[in-house]
Formats: sequence, C-alpha cells, structure tokens
Amino acid sequence: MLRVRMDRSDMTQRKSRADRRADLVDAARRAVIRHGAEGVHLNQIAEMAGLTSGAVLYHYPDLRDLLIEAHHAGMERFYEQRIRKAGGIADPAQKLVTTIRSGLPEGPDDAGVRLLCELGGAAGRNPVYGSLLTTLFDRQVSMYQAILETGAAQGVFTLAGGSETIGRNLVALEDAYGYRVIARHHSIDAEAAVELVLGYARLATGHPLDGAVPQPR
Amino acid sequence: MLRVRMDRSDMTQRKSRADRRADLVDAARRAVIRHGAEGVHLNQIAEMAGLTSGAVLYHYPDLRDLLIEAHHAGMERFYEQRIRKAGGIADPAQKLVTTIRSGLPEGPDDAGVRLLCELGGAAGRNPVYGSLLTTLFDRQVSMYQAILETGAAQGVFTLAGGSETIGRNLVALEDAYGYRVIARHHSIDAEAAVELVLGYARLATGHPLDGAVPQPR
DNA sequence: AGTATTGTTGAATCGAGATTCAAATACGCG
DNA sequence: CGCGTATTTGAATCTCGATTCAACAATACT
Repeated sequence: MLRVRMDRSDMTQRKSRADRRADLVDAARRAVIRHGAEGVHLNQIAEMAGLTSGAVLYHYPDLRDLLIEAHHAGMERFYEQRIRKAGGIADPAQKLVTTIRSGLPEGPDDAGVRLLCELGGAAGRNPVYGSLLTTLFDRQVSMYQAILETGAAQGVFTLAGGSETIGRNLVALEDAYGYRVIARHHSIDAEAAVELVLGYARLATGHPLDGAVPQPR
Repeated sequence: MLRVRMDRSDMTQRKSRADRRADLVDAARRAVIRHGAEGVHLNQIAEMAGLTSGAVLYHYPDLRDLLIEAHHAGMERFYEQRIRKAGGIADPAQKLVTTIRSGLPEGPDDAGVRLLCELGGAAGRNPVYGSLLTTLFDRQVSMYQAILETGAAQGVFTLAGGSETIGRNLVALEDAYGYRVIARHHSIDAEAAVELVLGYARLATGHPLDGAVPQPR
C-alpha cells in the first residue's frame, strides 16, 4: 500500500523503551486522576501520552501492570514531596506544621491527593492496591513518629500518648480530610482541614504550633 | 415462535413497580459492594436481583439513577443503624463508645463501610456522590455533637475544644480507619481501629470511657 | 552507506456489555 | 372468565473499547 511520509511535526518523538515507559506511567497517573482508578480507558492513557493505543500495548501488554506502576509512582511522588518540603526544617514544631500541610490537598483538584482517594475504594477489592496504600500509611506514620519523638526528646512536645498512636491519628485525619476537600465539602476547604489537623496536633503534643508558619510554598 | 410455559419455580416472582424498584436498589447496593462503584455492570445488578438486564432497564432506563439511589440507600441504612444502636443509651460515655463502634467496620468485609469507601474516590469527580458523602459526614458530626454536648452539660465530659471540631475529628478518624480495615491493614484491624478512635475520644472528652462496654451486638 | 532492531501507526477484528424490542406471561379488574 | 395493562424474557442488534498485526519510520549498529 502506498504511504506518504509521516508528518510528525505535531507529535511526540519516538523514544527509547525506558523513556517511553516512564512517560506512560506518568500519562496513566494523570488519566487515572481524571477518569478514576477503574473507569480509566486505554485510549485515554494513550491520548495523555500523545500516542495511539497500539503503542501503549506495545510497552505494556497488560494494562494492569501499567496502572499498578502508575499508582506506585504517584504514591512515591506524594511521599517524596512531603519529605522534601519538611526536609530542611530543624525546629520540630515548624517541621510538624509543614508536614501536616504537605499531607493535605491544596484544593479540590490537587493531583497527588486525588490519586490516593481513587485508590481507597479499589483497595478493598484489589490486594495490590491495598498493600500499596498500607505501605504508604505506615511510612507516613513513621515519618510523624520521628518528628514527634525528636520534639519530645528536646522537651518542646509533651506527648499525650505513644508516638505511634499519635502518628497514626495524624495520618488518619489527613486522609479523611483529604477526602472531604476533594469532595468539595462546603465548610471544610483546604485551610479548614489544615486547622482541624493542627488542632489535634496541638492537643497531642501540648505545643501551640503557632510559630510563624513557614512559606507554604 | 413457539414458546413453552415458563418455569418460574426457581425465579423471583413478578412484583409491583414499587417493590421491584426497592429490590433493584438493594441488588445494586450489593453489586456495587462486590464490584466497585464504577466497575459494576448492568448484568451483575440483574443477576443480584434474579432478573435479566432488560427488566432492570425497564425500571431504570438510566443506570446512573439506580446507582445513585443505591448509594443513597446504603448511606441511609448505615446512618440509621448507628442511631438505632446508640438509641436507648442514656449515659453519654457509654453512648459515645457505642457510637464509635458503630461507625467502624466489623471486619474487612463489612458491607456498610465498604460501600462508603467505594464512594470516596468517585466523589471527587461526581458531584452527586460528593454531596451524598458530604451530607452523611455532616449528619454524623451533628450526631456526635449532641452526645458531646449532653455529656459536657452533665459534667461527665470536659471537652478539649468545640463540639463541632471534636465531632469532625471523630468522624474523620472513623472514616480513615474504616479504609484501613477494609484494605486489610496488617496491624490495624477492627478492634485496633476502635481503640485508636477511643484514644482520641478520651483525650477530647477527658473521660476514661472504660465503663463496662455494652454488648457490641 | 546498508542492514537490523525498535518503536509507532492505523486499520481490521474481536468481544463484552448496553440497548432494543417483539413475544410471552402474570396480574388487576370489569 | 376474558380483556387490558404491567412486567419480564431472550434474542437480535448496537456500541465502544481492547486487541492484533502488517506496514512503515526512526534509530542503532557495523
């Protein structure tokens, strides 16, 4: 059959296997955020990546593998970002405040949190997703424990319970209020959510947590 | 075309419009729990109801209407059950404990909580689901506020903050730990979740909440 | 340069689930 | 009972996304 030279001026260039797979993971992540963990379609992912469905299948013969990688990547990105934002802060109180902020969505369209919300329902039926979320939860608890214990050791926090319990509650509150913000709760917006979690943190640490809040960035 | 008399011995009987619609709402609710809010198929609902897909469409030409009713019914059932379980209890401390228990799943397969978890992700994309969940959240907060304020008025609770804040945190913790239990978190099972929420409740009410716990039923 | 390999397209095919609908059945009512 | 209406079936059809694959383009290799 006769074919003319393909005009690729408006298309994504051909890429190496590794690069393209990374692109696809990212495209899948964005597609899931837009269409849901279970409602997402192959063509939507392909479109996000600027490719055709055939190309996607070439790299990921089984869509489920791509979706798992996408969720994994999304969680990793979320967690790394939290660590990074609080990274340079020495003062436990400020570090705690910053960490709490970083665990809540910036608004109803916050990509990181939306992805996690998508996963929540599926986790009950899909063990892989369940274990991804479980792992994330535990890592976040450890992160909080480190802050809490440092603060307690320095005498600035007076913990109203074990650090694991407090850490779990902090992560749990973040999760739940994240869902509220994403669902556009009329009276719980991003700022209100931060204040609610901070309220618990004050109670649990005995610290006012009102130092000049660092730039939210 | 020749047809023999239908053998309905093993089938659901023909029903009135209202009865059948109620059946379908319930079948849809169960189908969603099994297959997900967005992954559920018409045939699965039909099978749950013991009917064919045609019959389902006859009553609900638009599947989305049925699904919304199913979610609504599931939430209503969940909320009513909570109210009922704590209904006869006069002592605020016992009432609080019972209410907390009733808001958490009994195990990873708890139908009521699973349905709510399914909804969480979709709520970000679907305003109807979002408002359903928002409404439920607010109603649960009010429920807790009533208990908290009664206890405070009687002098048995010493609230560590406004009743609305505490109520919101209680509902939020229930939600989040509900997700953990449903996702089969290895160290947060149904009992651990109750204990975590109770821990916060103790902190917030200044009450040990350790009276002989009423039969969990 | 020529050749092999890899990545991508686009059209054809497949298949599962939704939708339609005529026929059949059950029910209500005179 | 017999008629009219409501409910349900089951098969046909429709739709749309997944899957396959031959052709072709870009890159790597020698």
